[in-house]
Amino acid sequence: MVDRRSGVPAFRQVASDLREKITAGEYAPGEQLPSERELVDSYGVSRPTVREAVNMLRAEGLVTSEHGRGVFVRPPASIQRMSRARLSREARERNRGAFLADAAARGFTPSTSVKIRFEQADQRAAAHLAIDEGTEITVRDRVMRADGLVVQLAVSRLPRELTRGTAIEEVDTGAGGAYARLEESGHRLGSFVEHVGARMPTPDEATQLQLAEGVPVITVTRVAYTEDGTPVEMNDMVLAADRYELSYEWPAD
Amino acid sequence: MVDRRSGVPAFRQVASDLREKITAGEYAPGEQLPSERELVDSYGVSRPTVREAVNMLRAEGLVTSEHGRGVFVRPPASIQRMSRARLSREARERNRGAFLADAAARGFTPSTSVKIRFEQADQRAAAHLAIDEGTEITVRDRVMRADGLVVQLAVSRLPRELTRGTAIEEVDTGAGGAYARLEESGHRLGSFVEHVGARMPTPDEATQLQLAEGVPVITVTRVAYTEDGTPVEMNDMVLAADRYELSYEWPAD
DNA sequence: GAGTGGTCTAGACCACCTT
DNA sequence: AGGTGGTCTAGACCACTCC
Repeated sequence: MVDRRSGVPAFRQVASDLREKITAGEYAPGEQLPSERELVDSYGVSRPTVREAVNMLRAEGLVTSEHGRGVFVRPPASIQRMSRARLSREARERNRGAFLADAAARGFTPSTSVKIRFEQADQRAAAHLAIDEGTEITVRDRVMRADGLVVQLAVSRLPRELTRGTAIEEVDTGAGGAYARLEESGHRLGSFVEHVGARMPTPDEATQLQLAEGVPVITVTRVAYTEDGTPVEMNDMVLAADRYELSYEWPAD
Repeated sequence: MVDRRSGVPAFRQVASDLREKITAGEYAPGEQLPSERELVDSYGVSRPTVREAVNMLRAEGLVTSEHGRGVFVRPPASIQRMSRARLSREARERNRGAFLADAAARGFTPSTSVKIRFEQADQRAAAHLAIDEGTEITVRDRVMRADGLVVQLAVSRLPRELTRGTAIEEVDTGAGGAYARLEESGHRLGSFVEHVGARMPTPDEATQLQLAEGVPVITVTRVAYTEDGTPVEMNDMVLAADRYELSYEWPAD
């Protein structure tokens, strides 16, 4: 029952109460909550009020609702770690690319689909690649799957000048991936920079990544530089935050 | 006006339409949307339906609503970049700690409040610090502000054994921060590892960080190791995802 | 005081899942 | 068939902001 005189909105009281019961383990992961109609009775509020409370918990990522079945406490997803070691030259020598290397190491059946197109660099691409706006660039738009499930979206951009005549403009970039092709054509890589952020997904991303409500995405923009400091590739990645964790390691000095 | 025969729920049609107008710039950042009652008329739906549409956009972080004023397109927040260089030994020599160094470099007036307590290591802390569960640890619970606004929460844990008799058990750890004190007592740091993830904030975090709805938090767990590979500190940080971006750089080999 | 968003009700009907 | 969540209505009153 909610306290009508407290000044706290009824749906917040219901949400808080359910949240406490979930975090206390009273409703265990995977377990079903009482039905909305039952909650209506037990808290003495209308159904829209109960639904607003449940909506809050869904937006927080605490529960998921399944049409015709019920509302369930969301069990924590198993988290994949991605470490920077996946980009070592050594790893490239044995594999097709970073993602396939990663998946193979974990027993997934990986698959990717790639669309290649050519564009003029927009302001952001121009800034990261240190080229003029409007310069022709090669864009590789990839969807990566593990056991059929989409796990990562990635858009890679390179100055067209560097990719002409290489397998980077093909669907299959060959052993070692695009980075190996760049090095073969004389652009030996010197360093990587990754910019990591997070935000809520667009509806489109939510569909593609099959995200539950209340699950943000991690965005990673990686820029690859040659040994002389010239940027040669930028790669925008989008990952489901409930399935990925990124790890970085560096010496203290 | 919504299409009743399309099978697409009315509130989704309204949300999609508004979303398009926002991303197309028809409603510019900071600009006010039509009032809910106006939207009721223009789309021919009831007010709860309009509100559900607006709720969607709010959960996506596209708009904020202000009681008594209106609904506004959320302007992008200015993003602070945090790079791993902030942890260099050289930077420590000139400053009190990583956060103060960061803020000072940017013209903020930084302030922190610290609560120190002693606990027994839980399973997670024990795993990261390579100690037995139940071992006594020192916990430094910090709230960091820039110009009075909370921007970061951080909980640092170290084996008590390493902090006894040092300024790490004081509110003010002194010049160079806790890492400098560790090095002074003979625990020269060898490397750092950061694990980066994202999730929706707890209501508590949302309040403390003054997060708008639809803004996730970035979580960073940093573990500091000595030169012989012994973990000496773990630091759990929580940052507002609309205000921070993390940068990591490493050589190609 | 007029306009705004915030909360809440008491229903109704639909779509989906299970038995 | 019966239970579940999903959608929607037509109101009502409140709290806040601005003029």
